[in-house]
Amino acid sequence: MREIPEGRMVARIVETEAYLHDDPAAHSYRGETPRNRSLFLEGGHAYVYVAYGIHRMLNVAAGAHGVGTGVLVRAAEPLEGIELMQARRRTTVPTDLARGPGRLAEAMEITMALDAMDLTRPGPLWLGSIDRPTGEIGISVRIGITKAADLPLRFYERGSRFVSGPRTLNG
DNA sequence: CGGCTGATGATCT
DNA sequence: GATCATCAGCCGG
Repeated sequence: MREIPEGRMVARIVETEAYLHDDPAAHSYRGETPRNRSLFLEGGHAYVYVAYGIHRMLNVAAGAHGVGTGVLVRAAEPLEGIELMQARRRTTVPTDLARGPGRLAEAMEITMALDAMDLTRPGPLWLGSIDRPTGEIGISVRIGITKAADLPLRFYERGSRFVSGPRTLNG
């Protein structure tokens, strides 16, 4: 759920990746720094960072305070406030709105101001639940990394057209 | 659909 | 100076 002055956006998460505390691919692997600080917060807090100088990535810290582990939110199915997402993404193609972490962040206006925010309570950005059945969950290796690239830590809803990645990974 | 490449900036070496 | 949890645009099949 995302609240901005212009209105409310709701999207259903359909793809995530886990980054573990002892995971060479995780930003927390070499210890806490100013950038990855919020990844070490209590589970449920946001970790937002800039990738490739352009895209913001939304993560949710997932461990106890002091443990650097979290979940990257990679894709979501737009449900409400779709016209707000279309305006931010400058396209009306449904699968181009939040399919991929950079697109998702742009569509829902995820800014660095949201870093370290508690997502378990209603606010500008938070995690709610939706009265809708969850599909079958597929598992694959993570996308776009070179370290620990063989671990099965990506999770997605099978059959959803809002999931990113090559089709061969989404069977 | 798959493959390639430039953009662009924070972070680390 | 290199790396990088990405994407848009362009090309060929």
